[in-house]
This record gives sequence, C-alpha cells and structure tokens, in this order.
Amino acid sequence: MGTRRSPGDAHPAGSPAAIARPPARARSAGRAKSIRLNENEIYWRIYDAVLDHRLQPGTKLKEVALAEAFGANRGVVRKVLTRLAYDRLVALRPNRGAVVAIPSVEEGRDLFAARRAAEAAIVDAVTRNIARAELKELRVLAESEREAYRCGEVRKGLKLSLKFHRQLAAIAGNGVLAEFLDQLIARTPLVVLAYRGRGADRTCSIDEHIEIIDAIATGNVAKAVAAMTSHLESLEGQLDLSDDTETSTDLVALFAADGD
Amino acid sequence: MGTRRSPGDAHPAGSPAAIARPPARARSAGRAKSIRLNENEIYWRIYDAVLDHRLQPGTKLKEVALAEAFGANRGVVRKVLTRLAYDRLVALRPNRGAVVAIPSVEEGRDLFAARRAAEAAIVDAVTRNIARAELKELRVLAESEREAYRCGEVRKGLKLSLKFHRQLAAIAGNGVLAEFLDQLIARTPLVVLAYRGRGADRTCSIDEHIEIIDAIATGNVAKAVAAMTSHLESLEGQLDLSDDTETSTDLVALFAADGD
DNA sequence: CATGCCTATTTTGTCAACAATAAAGAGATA
DNA sequence: TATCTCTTTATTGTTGACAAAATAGGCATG
Repeated sequence: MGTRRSPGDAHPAGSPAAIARPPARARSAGRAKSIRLNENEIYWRIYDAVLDHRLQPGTKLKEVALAEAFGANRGVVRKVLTRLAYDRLVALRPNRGAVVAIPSVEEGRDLFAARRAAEAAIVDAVTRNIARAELKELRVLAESEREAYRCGEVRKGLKLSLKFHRQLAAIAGNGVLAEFLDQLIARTPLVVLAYRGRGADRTCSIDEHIEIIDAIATGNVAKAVAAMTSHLESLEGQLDLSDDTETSTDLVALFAADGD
Repeated sequence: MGTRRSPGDAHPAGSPAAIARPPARARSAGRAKSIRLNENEIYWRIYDAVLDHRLQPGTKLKEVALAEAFGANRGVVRKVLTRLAYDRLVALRPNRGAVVAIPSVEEGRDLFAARRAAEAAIVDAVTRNIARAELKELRVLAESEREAYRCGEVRKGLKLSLKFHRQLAAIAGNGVLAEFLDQLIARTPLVVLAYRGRGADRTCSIDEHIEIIDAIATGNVAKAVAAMTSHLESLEGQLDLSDDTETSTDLVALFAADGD
C-alpha cells in the first residue's frame, strides 16, 4: 500500500530549497536560506507545494532538511507534518518519516463521491438563499478564472477554480460542511495528479462553473444540484480510476516499473 | 466566545483522576495512579470522558494534571490534546491551554445539517448495495440498542446508537465519508449535552433506527433517505437551538445565569 | 472602598540533547 | 557471485530543562 518508490528518485522537484523558496516575490537581498518562518507559514508553504505538485506524491519529507530549509526548529516541522497528516496531504509512517501522500484509486473514488454529497448539499442551500451581490461575486470569480486559463496561467486558474468551490461553501453558510469540503478540495489535486489520463488537463471545467452559476441563478434547486454533480462527474471522468494493481498480481507490475 | 464559566466550578465531574480511571474494570491491585498509558489510550480515555460527559464542556484540561493522572509525559498529553482539538472535542486557545469544546448554537445547527447531508448519501448508497447479512447485522445492533435502553443502561444504549450510524457508514463503503461522519458523530453528544431541552433524552430514537432499517430493506432509496433525514431532524428538534445570547444584549442574560 | 499597578506563581510553549529505530554498507561465507 | 550477518550511519521519537506568557494575589493610591 502506497510504498511505490522509483529507485533513482533524486528529488525531481522536491528539494527542500524548492519548497522553502517563496513563489515569486521578495527574493532579492540575502541568501535563500535562513528565512525564519513560523509554523503556519511553513504549513502553507508545504501545502501549496503539494497542491501545485512541486512536491510529487511519494516524496520523502525529512525533518532536519525541512527544518533548515525553513530556518526553523525540528519540533515545529514535526508539528506541521502532523497537521498535514491530519489533512491527508502527507502520510506519517511510524519510525519511517513522512511522505507526500499517494492516494489509492479507491480513496480517489471515495473522495469524489464525498464531494458530490457535500457540494450537492452546498449548492442546494446556496440556490435557496443566495443574494444578488453574492451571485455577482461568483460570476466575477468564474470570469477571472476563465481569463487566467486563456492567458495560459494554468496554476492561477487552478487556484481560482478551487476558490470557486470554497466560495460556494462560504455562501452556503455552513461552517462544518465548508471545513469538510476544504479538506476534500485540498486532497483533490493529489488524486488528479496521481491518476490523470491524458485528458484535457481539467481546463474544460471553467464553462461548467459558469453553467453552475447560471443554474443557481434560475433558482431551480434540482437543476443547480445536477449541474454541480455533473461537473464533478466530468472531473472524475477525466481520471483513470479503473481498478488498479493493489492486490496480489500487483507485484509483476511493480517490478516492471521498478526495473529501471 | 465560549468562555462561559461558573464561578464555583470546582471540577464537578472533571477531575483528572476521574478521567484516568478506567470505566469499570481492573481496578483492584495497585493505586489509581501510575497507570502508564500510551498516547492512543489517553486519547480514547479523554474521548470517552467527553462523549459521556464525565467531562463537561468548558472544563479546563491542564497538561501536567493530565500527564500525572495518566502516568505519562507532558509531551504526549500535548499531542493528544492536539488530536482532540483537530476533532473539535477540545478547543485549544494559544497560551491559555485546552478546554472541552463548547459548541455554539450555530455550530450545532451546522453539525446536524452536515449530518443530514452525509448520512443521506450514506443511506442512499447502502440502500442500493446492502447484502442480506449486513441488513441482519443492523437489525441485531438496533435490537441490542433497544434492549440496553429497556434495561435502563442509557450509556450503553447511547454508545450502541452511535455504533448504528457508524455501521451504516461502514456498509456504504466510502472511507472518506465514513471518516467525516465519524467526526460529526463524535461532536454530536457535545451539542446534545449543551443544548438539550427537557425532551425525552434521545431515548425515543431507537424506534426510528428500526424504521430506517425497514425503509432500507424495502429498497426504496427515497424512502430510506427520508427516514434517516427525519430521524436526524427529530434528534435536532429535541434540542433548544434557538438563536441564543451571543450578541450585544447577551450581557444581561449572562449576568443572570452567572449570578449564582 | 474601589481601582489600578506590581509581584509571585502557575501554566503553556520552545528547544536541544539523548535514546531508539530503521536504512545502508562492508565483510565474511558458502 | 550471491546471500547473510554485523557494523556504521542516518533519521525519527522522547524527555527534561528553560523561556515566555497568563493568571492570581497583594499593595498602594485615589
């Protein structure tokens, strides 16, 4: 279970320095090291790195390496890894350290099913209660998402896409559900990364967001829920979540992949 | 928010010793102290204590007291409290320690709404896929629950009631949803405890469990979902979740309650 | 007599050294 | 040359001491 590991895995994109480095800004004066980040900052740094897969699933996260990359104590790194493990973004193996989580196909399917349930409830509530201003905000958000994709800024578009779903949850006004969805949303890119077919890289989902908004605007609850459900199904459909090699015959495939 | 605290609050039922003491068994040889529990055991000890409200909401959980009560290091107590905070059973206030969580009315409402969404999805899946043997197991479970209540073993009945819901989630076969529901179930007694009216103490819910099973047995998805939904609504209906004293005029009520 | 300030004590938060465990490598033997 | 064992190294887990913060109590002052 989840111990897939290529032999020559020399931190393809996951060296601690690459995580510690802030996305694009303020990197002029001073060395890249000794950044002195606090617990929350470290958390979000790793969180982001996992979400836009600068850290690939399976990458080992060594405590001392992270600690000195962030200019922090090993203890706080440990705490951060614990938090990330709660969120299922990393897996914590006793005495063997933390790795970026590798979701199973079953987990992927369950995740999408759970999202359908949660987001159906959210869209239901939203459709019944949404204010004009909130609807407008949603449209603006979806529009900038589309814009980002058109300009080729895939990463930004993806972040805005997540934000769209979060925004819906916020409008629904159920904090418990919103928090749950937040966790699901955070785990989704991991599944997408691990099991994407050669599909259109999720870019096609923008129009579906607009369709959802339109459906909500009509006030037709069933229609809105259906729009969201089919959006999520289309997303899942782009993935290759066919029953995979997790049982006995697994070994042959593993060796084949491991041979080189 | 949530700093309700009666003045003469001399650990009504929440002294560390009371938590550390195992429920009923193996308490013959040796003192009550120096029990030497590991992290998980401590976690479940406190978990149980909160769930059957031997630890009242708002009770402060001091690290050293817990540590010596459990014969453990302060560090592991700290870790346990972190886990419990993640489950929202305790609230962790920076520099001010941990207290047993006091859910707000809004949180209570959100919780039940979330449970309706999650358990509707679960019952939906269960109704479509359940095997005869599983159905039988459910009936046995519901029967022993009824039996427990009839014998006046309220605590046991309550535990079985929770187990019923968990069992349904297990049958549905969605691990992600099951885990989420688990968290919701764990939080529910806290809400019930904090906001119960003088209603029939939840005992009436047993028959509803059987109704749910019957509905599932018919294979009628809509009917089964409706049974679950109305069960949860009936549960919530027993509570007093009317908009409470959380805003400005709050003070008068607070003083009135705090006077004695 | 009430109020604000200051000190003492309790309680939480951080860190660094130590212990235990797992991984890697060298050497011996078949 | 392959395999097994033993040693060495690297990494995680735990503990206890120290630092920082909050609470409680006393004291002076208006």
